[in-house]
Amino acid sequence: MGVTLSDVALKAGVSRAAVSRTFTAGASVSAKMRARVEAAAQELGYSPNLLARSLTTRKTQLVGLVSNNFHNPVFLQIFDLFTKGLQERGLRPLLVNLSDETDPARSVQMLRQYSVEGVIVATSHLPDGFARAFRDGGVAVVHAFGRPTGQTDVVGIDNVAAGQMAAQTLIARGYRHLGFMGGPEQASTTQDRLAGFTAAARALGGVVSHSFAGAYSFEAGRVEMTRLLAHPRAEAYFCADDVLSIGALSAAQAAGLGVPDDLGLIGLNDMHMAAWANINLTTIHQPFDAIVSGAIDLMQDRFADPNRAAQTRLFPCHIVDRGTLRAQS
Amino acid sequence: MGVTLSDVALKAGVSRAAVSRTFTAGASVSAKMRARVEAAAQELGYSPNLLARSLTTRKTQLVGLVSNNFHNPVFLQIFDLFTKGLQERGLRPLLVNLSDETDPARSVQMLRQYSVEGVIVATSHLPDGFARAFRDGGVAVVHAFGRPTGQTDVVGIDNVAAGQMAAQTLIARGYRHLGFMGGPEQASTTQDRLAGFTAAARALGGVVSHSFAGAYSFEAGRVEMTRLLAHPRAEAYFCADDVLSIGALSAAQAAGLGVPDDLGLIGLNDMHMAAWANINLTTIHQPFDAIVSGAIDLMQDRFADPNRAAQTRLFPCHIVDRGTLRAQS
DNA sequence: TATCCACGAGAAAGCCTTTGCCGACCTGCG
DNA sequence: CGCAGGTCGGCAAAGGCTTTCTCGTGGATA
Repeated sequence: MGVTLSDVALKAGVSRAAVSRTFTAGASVSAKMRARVEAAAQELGYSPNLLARSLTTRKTQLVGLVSNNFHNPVFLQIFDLFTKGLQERGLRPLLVNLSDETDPARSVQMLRQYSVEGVIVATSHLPDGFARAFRDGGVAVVHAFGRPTGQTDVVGIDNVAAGQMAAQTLIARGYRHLGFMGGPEQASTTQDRLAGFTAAARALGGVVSHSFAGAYSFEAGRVEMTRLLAHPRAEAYFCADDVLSIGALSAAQAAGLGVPDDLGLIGLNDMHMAAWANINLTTIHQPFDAIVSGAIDLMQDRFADPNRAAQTRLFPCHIVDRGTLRAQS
Repeated sequence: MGVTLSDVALKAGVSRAAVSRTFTAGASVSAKMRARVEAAAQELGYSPNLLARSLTTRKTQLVGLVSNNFHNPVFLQIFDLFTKGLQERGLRPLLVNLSDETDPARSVQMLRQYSVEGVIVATSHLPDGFARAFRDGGVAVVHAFGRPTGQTDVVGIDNVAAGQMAAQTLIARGYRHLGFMGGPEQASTTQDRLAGFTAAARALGGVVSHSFAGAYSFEAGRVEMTRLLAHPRAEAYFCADDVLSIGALSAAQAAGLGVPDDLGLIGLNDMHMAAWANINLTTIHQPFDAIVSGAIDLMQDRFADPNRAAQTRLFPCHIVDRGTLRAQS
């Protein structure tokens, strides 16, 4: 802090332009000059001010990473992947927690004030007008884990297909009475997974019921499953999220039910925790690394061509067989 | 993007200074002028460029949030608290994932290039020279969850005391043969908790053994406890972290041991998950909200007075009694 | 009505960097 | 030895904003 380009120029006895050029990749500087400047810079402990640089280059390398899922452990994995992926490409994530924000427009405003080049929204639900506000501001937005709209770049999975996959799996394992436990009813992920699940189950001769937990959380899953168990229940449930499944699993165990013998459970995500020995959840794997790097790719594509049409990139899921569903019959 | 102060000034037919003043809190502008400028700004969709502003004000409101704990679920809680706390105070976190970074000096360099005003390091282990590099650059550094050194602002708990508390609790519950399961041996948290635990246990007539898991993770805890159970074992273990405890718990269950009857377990952190019904871990509560807001406070204090002496702020912990320790005897 | 004061507006310099343009120097060749 | 061509460094402007200084205006007071 404090040591500027001019200081280095002065010390090295050269012009400011010369110093600038030695610090910009691909500029033409003689080896002698470069050595001289670098020596001076070294001695002074200089490093260029990226914020000032951005003024003329119009490149900040800043990216907004926006989410409101700070309670579902899977998002720690997701943040890990995003931060690593962005760092590898020289981008810097400005983390925005939307949880308590009543007015998302304020976050949009703030991100624009910091001249972010792109924004990655990692939520199933994107607040209205969010994407448009950024597009109008010339900021690349990618919606990770969202529902395709054709208006915005979206990267994720086909949630309808995932629901179908769950239903097919349950039927194939010999379950007939199937239940779907969603997260919040408004969440597009819940809606789409339910739609796919119900359609496929019916098509295969299954009987389907469904209900919703209040949140994508352990407690919501536990409470909802406890409620369900008080009534005539399904033979197997598809919970729309792993953490929900773990709550449901806990409720089943508390009720003295054997899983998978008395009750089958299948989740979705395949978060690390699903593999924990005391959980051992059969679940649908969502390819997080592909989604994350796909999202970053799409964002960078848009840096290159701000006017290209919106793209949707969906990756295939697969079943990870563990201990909460009985074996193929 | 693209609409600048000058554009607004032109549109409103006033000087650029007038526009600037309208957007600077506490500047003197007549009501009439303000209205006129705001109308023009509104119409053009102008909002000030904070990066350009920072050039003259030397205030970026940018803060580095640095961590390498993207695998312990408790850190999602911590990130949640930090992002909210920073946002509330108008600060913006630049998230840095140190996990894969071979050379932390690069991160220091990068954060300085972005002119962050402060850095919060949320790790038990702060890479050498990290703090000094920032201090030399005039950047406020606070080490959250660290070990007090007197050189750097540190906020956290007294890990030695926490170890003592664990020992006292186990002895009070009638356990005599005690075990300590740490995380990585080099981690200061592990070292301090072990020291306090061992000293207090011996002082109270307990017999203590200890070992270390390779990481603060479920799997490391499970593996280590599995290993321990193959030998004559202690009656109760203090695991230096909740996620480690959960791994240990899983190993105990897998071995057919009843907890807390055959084996007592106490963790540390009191992360949300510890309260999950199927885990129900007795643990030492670490007051995260106090620590997080204390860290931000300390950082802001240092903004105000860069030369004040380093402070250490430690918060008290308490036991949260759940199901993995037998009741007071 | 004249004087003074305070407040607000404008002009210009400054923050740190990049970049287009031009001129100087050097190299190599005829 | 002279010239053409190329390389490289310096100058100055630009980029978006703030801030100080100065000056003018309006209102209040005597």
